[in-house]
Amino acid sequence: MDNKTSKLLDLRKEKINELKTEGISLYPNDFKPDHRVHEVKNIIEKNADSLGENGRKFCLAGRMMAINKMGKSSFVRFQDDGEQMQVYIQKNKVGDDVYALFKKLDIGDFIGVEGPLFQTRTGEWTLLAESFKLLSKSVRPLPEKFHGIKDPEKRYRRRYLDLIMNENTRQIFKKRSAIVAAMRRFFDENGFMEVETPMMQTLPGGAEATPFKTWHNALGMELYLRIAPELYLKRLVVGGFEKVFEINRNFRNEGVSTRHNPEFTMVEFYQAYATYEDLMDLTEEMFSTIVTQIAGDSSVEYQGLTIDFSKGWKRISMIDSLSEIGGVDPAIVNDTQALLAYAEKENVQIAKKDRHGKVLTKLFDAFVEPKLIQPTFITGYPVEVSPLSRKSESDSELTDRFELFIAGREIANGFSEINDPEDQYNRFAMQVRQRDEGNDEAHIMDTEYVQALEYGMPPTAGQGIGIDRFVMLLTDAASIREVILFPHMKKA
RNA sequence: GGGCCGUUAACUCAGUUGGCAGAGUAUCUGCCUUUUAAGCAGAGAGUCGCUGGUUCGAGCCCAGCACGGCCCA
Repeated sequence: MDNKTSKLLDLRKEKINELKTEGISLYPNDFKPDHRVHEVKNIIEKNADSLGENGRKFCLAGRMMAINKMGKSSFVRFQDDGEQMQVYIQKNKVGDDVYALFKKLDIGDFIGVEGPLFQTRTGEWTLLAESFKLLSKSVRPLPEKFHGIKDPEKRYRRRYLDLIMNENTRQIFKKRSAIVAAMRRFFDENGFMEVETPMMQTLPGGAEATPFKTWHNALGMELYLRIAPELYLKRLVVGGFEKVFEINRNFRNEGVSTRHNPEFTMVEFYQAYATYEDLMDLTEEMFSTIVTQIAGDSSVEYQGLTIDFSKGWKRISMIDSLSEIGGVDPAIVNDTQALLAYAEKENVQIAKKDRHGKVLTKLFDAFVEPKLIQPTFITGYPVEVSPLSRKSESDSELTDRFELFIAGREIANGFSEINDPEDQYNRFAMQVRQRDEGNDEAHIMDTEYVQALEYGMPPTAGQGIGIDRFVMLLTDAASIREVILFPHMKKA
């Protein structure tokens, strides 16, 4: 459909050929605007005295978004960096030839104009064109000006049209950029160093997920797109970089949904001599700082919920949350058989091989997670679902780990790291057994990583935060696709 | 993987009981020198997602497929 020749396209191509025949340059590159539209608007707001038909002149450029032709004069609304402004073109001002050229142009074309500003009858500040130039010709017609482009499929596949037509889309991605910048600033101010670790790994580790496979021709070997940077970042801590962070893509070979894109952005960070409790404090500080910078307030509206990011978030253990929030009888949370019976009664799918900790986790996912609207740290994750987390001193079945939940979804995961190489080896071995039992997402044995730990890693805590989900919260986006410029789509 | 919904002009959308394919915007022609989704007069514009089937006749009914959206797993 996109490539079939429509009548509209044919007409445009005819007009383009006419312009070419007349010797008009369709794609010149010699025009330098001296202001952007938003700068002109600032001047209008602060310094309107200097403006007027005999006042300051401006040289501006942009894409024509609407044209009102009125015989010998015309109004053109053009757009530059998302800001719109109007220009008035009069035949007797720009000359017959230029006006004739203008009449052949289309909505969507880029133009350059120069002249003073004046106010129309309704008071709108408008540039009065003394010169007018085509800067770049569009061949395809833009979507209609009033309704814009709405079809989500078209918006994602041709995001550029979405960005041209929908100011809200522009704002989401400007905000995303500001959020990531604020996060970098926060880490920088707190003494963290940004690093980059391999996206292609020989062993995909650091998370429980199915990887994408790829192949290196020259080396003749399989590689995996990383599911997490974790094991490399901790090697850096072994190497003496004691506060590191990485903001980059992870790839997980799983379903696509409003909350999952196969490639997504995470920040992971590690701090030597810190515990998971220190990281909870740091996370509260970071989120409340960023949210205040971005939203101008410590709370935001998300899908009809008011989420308050100011510090002092609830911290509760998974076991306590099951009874206190999930409504599970506290008498049965330590009794695997009773939990299994409860799960069956409540239609929670439990696999035969699942042990106590896994059962707890599944019940938590079903009954507690959806209720965690305000930022909440859940602590005390079972050892068997936490192959990289340090065992708790008080209970060897639990780990010094937390997950952060906001608006009923997981946003972050952090823990005190295992730095005992023997413990880490045994945990990997436990994962390998799970894998043998059919859990394809269980962690694989990584002896090179264990070797790194054998050289000694300081006591360390680390954390990962899903950037896309965090951005969703701050942009009130219902789907992860609204915050990823080019979300994954099937081949059209 | 399952359920529901959608796919018609460049865009946004109508399309009745199965009976000639529609509107607004955009486009084209003419008029118009302060418009504001400008206005007036006229015109052109379609592989109704794809493939089959039912029928005298299918955008509409049936089956399969593709892509997308929402929900569930």
